[in-house]
Amino acid sequence: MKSRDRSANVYRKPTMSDVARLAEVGVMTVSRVLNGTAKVTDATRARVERAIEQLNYSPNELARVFRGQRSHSIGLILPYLYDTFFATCAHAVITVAREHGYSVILTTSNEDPETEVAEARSMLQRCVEGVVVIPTYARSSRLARTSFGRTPVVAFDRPSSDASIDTVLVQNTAGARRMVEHLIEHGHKRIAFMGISRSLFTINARFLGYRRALQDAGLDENSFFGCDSDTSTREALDAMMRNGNPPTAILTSSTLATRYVLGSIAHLGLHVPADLALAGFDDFELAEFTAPPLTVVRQPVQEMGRVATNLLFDRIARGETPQSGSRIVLPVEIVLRRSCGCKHRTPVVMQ
Amino acid sequence: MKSRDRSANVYRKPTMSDVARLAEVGVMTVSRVLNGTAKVTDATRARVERAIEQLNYSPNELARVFRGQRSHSIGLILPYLYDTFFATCAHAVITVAREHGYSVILTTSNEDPETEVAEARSMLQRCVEGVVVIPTYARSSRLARTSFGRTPVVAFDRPSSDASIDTVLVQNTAGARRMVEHLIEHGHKRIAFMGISRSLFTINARFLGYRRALQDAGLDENSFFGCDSDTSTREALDAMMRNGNPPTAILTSSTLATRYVLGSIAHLGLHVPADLALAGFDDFELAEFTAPPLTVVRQPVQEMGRVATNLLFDRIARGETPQSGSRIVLPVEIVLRRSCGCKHRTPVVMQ
DNA sequence: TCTTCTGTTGAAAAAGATTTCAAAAAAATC
DNA sequence: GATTTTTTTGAAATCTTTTTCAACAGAAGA
Repeated sequence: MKSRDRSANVYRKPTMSDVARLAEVGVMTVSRVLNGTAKVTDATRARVERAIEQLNYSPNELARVFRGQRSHSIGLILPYLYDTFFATCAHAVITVAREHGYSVILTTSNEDPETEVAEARSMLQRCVEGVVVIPTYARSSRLARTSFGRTPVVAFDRPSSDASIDTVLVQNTAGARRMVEHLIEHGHKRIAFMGISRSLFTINARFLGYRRALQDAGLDENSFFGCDSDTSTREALDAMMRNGNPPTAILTSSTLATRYVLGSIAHLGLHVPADLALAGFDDFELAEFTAPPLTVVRQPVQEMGRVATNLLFDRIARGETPQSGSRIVLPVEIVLRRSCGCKHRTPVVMQ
Repeated sequence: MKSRDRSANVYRKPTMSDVARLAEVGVMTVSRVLNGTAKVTDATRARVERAIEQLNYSPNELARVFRGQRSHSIGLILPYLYDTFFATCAHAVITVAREHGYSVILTTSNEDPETEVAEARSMLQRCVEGVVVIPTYARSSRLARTSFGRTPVVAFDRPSSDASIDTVLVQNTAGARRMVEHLIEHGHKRIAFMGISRSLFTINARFLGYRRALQDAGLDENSFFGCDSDTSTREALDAMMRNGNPPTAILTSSTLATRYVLGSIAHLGLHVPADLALAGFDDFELAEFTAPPLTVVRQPVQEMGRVATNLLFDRIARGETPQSGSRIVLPVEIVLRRSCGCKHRTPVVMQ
């Protein structure tokens, strides 16, 4: 019998019917008091509220959602979290979600397409109402609009391989191009590009902007220098500088590459910008305090997360899943400090 | 009628009974095929699997959990996420959770005790099996063991005001003390401490260590200098240095304080360590590339997150909620670079 | 052939909330 | 006071899955 099980000595969270029994009303009345969906006499309401208080009852959200309500949760899939860039994205997403009264289930794909798909699947099974995702390297990501059924998905920072997914990006190519043009204005003719790997969408896009700027200026087209660790960076830079015709400036592809290059430059004892000018893609808090302060292309990181999440909530609210994904591209800024050769005492922001 | 509703033109995720109907078996058989809980004939299994395939069915995890299974999810509450420290913690928690096959629901408290309690409540309503939390400033946090019922909770980085909650911390006081002792060994007699706010547990603990070291050395006891913004830091530092007897070294309380102080030092045109030696609490990736490289107390950030999460899973597995919380304190390291006056070319790690 | 046994299968109940619909109570009308 | 109308309340069905238990079929043994 129900009542027998209930009286057993195992701890069990109080349910709505426990409240109803104590308040000597039907469960429906309790539900009404909780949700305010219909009129309840003040006397009855008071009894119910007292019972809720007494039992320290709180509704089981799972049951509620399960009954067909909205789950008020969205999923967020990022490659990693220890990277400031991704963490800032996550912060933006969580903040917007909270503004809408939503929780966020957050997981990392570790850049593994298998994990990414598995996590997406797991989220759908948990009835998230939408998913925001930074896809793994675009080429390998297997996320497809179709596998999400009616659940909206928004990709950002990198596009998904499935073009029908809504996407929010920044001007990677244009930003890199603009930065290289600035280096050229400083008189540099041999400019190198150092990046983690061209297989990353953003890095490849920046590389293309870099190459475009060189071509437009009629300069030697340089190629991509990989730097995916302290060691490999040091070796690459060393080889580069021992070359008969070494570069006089470097554009790094991302914060991580910048860090590797800064380390290698310190190790080789080079002076910036006298020996080698430097510009990075992606600003970071301490860029002002490196030696010398670093010139960078600044991405609107928070903005990108916010825009992507708002787009998701827009889709959720409208309940529509458009046939072709929209693509939003956000502008970037150039922050001129001193590593490029500028003499500014304080940073100058362009555009 | 059921079947009428089902055939309506509204999209609905396929359910187990849809599969059962298509495969012409009972729902129970479908369940058995999915979970492998009992023998099913090869022929039947094949039919069911084909139906699952055809409908692209995947089980509703919520219903499953709701039926009384474990939710395989834990909650994580952090003050913020855009801080590298917290992001790294989150990464560690998510990684350990995944190792256990668990999802993480992540929210931020924004250092607001109200939000913290609300988010914790929301997580419990979503049936998380445990919660890992970095409480808001210990004094204001209203998290109590009792409000979690049987659900295990582990606090880390800062203790909860409720001592019965399991807690994982680092040696804040001992680390700061050790660092100040090192500065004293360099011959400094007037050492200042700059921090965001003493109301933060960690910062206060570090301040106490700092004070203790000064007392032990029989030096003037200095007091706390607040620096909670670029402006206030600049003013505080300016006043400090104009004083007749300015400090010759500063210990900063955290990465954020370090950043403010670095900015102010640059602004005032001071030379480190000649004019002013510097040491920080909490290491960060670019500490090696500031001018000069920064000496810091390094906390085992990932380790702390891992230990806390493992402790949580331990509690979950044992199903016990001990009367008194255990307290684990992890050791810190001193990383000597050059801002303290050391001449090392490469960092030296102590302890 | 009839019983017994094993191995598969399905029907019904359960989990905790909400929705629908009808009943009961109260208020309003004549 | 009887009837209608409105307000307040509760019982039963429902959401999707798993658990329990019973039924059924086929095989083995008598």
